[in-house]
Amino acid sequence: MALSSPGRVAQTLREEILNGTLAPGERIVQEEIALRFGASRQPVRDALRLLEGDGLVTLKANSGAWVSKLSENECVEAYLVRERLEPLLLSQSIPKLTSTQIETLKNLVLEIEKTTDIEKFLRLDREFHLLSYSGAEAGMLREFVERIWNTTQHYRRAFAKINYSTNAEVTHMEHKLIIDGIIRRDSPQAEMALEGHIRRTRITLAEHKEIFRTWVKN
Amino acid sequence: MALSSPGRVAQTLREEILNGTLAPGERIVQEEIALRFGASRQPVRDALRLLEGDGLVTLKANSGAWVSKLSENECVEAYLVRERLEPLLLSQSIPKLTSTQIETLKNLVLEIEKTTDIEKFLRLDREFHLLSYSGAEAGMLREFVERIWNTTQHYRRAFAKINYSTNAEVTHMEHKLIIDGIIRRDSPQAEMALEGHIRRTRITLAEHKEIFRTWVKN
DNA sequence: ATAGGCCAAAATGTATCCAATTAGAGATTT
DNA sequence: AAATCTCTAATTGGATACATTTTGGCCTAT
Repeated sequence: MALSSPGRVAQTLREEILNGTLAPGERIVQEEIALRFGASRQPVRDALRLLEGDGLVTLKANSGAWVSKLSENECVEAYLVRERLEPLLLSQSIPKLTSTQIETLKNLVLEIEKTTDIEKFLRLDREFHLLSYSGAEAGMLREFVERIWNTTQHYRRAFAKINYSTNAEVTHMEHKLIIDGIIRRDSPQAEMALEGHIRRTRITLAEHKEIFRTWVKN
Repeated sequence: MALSSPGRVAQTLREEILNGTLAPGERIVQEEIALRFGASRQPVRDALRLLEGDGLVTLKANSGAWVSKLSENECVEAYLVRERLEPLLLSQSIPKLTSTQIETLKNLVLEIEKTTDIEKFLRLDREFHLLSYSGAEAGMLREFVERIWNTTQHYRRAFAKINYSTNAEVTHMEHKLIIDGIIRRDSPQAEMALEGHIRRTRITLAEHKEIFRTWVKN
């Protein structure tokens, strides 16, 4: 089934926010978007509401729409929530992962290790984690987790740029622990490895407050 | 600041969904709502999108809006997520609760114990838990938790009607353990008591699958 | 120089109209 | 009798026009 018009607009904007074309804090003007897509402002408004639901856009009544921005505290909170939710989601996924999917996951870990390009790392890392959850039923839990990945994408990029060279090795090791648990369908191990992975990232992140200095007003 | 027009519509519908006037699976026709509020369909559409973001309403393109419905699995998932998130939220709240708020919480526990009316119980129970989180900063975590409370409200009501007479005593005891932890600002105890409270409810709920038999078509 | 208020331009919000899609009833066929 | 098809009424989606609100520049007064 083809996406509805607001759906298409939302999808494109979502990608632009995730890949950094649209930066956090940046204003989104309805008419500009409408013009770009050759549509009226109505479907654009609907699209913005969809993105608001994803947490990617913040709407203010009678005022406008902005790309969502996280403060340092909000970002730490996101990681605390990830620590609790993602192990749960992974444990629900593991029993239902196909051997093909596990094979792909193994390859992703290897590819992640090889790459030195940060954009590629971000893409592969995201794919690895989200694929590891794909055995779980679509539902609230997966929605929450995906939403967190989306809203923190920009900060993971900023963080990786600063941190990638020094902490890549630890990340690779953690990924190996996770994939090892998955291969043996040992949920408790995978959960623990994943929790540690997220936890360490949260703590390291807290040592780089400069990421949250912003120059976009408001 | 006064709520915007879609905000008012959404607020009223939200209340009607939460208090059971609008049942899960029930269809919502834009024009009917527009007539009721003396507005055009446009703000109603926006309101429905807002409620979709809350998880209270499910939209289907070119088709319409329905009050969201949970399957048994989705409801259990909601409780699993609550088990992970609410203790975290409570631990963030406890250090910043004022003594006035704690006093109110104590009274709520007593009132909950006294009441025999199920609607009143639901209202007070909700107030108790959400107030216990009010020390935590508004953010993603609180949003998630409130969203779960909203989407499961209807099932808590159905569950309470079946279960209240037999399990009320245990619930009261659990509330006392939680409030005791809060009073002494002993976060770990409060967290554990809360986790147990939610966990027991989830397990008891799973023994009453009849709640999820529905007669509202699709 | 700075703070505050005022006004104009720009952006968002709402209403109405028309187009496109869907759902449901009734008829037809197997 | 059950399933499928068709057609129509009802409902949602989108575009345009207009009303409302906000914002930011500019002027004035302290």
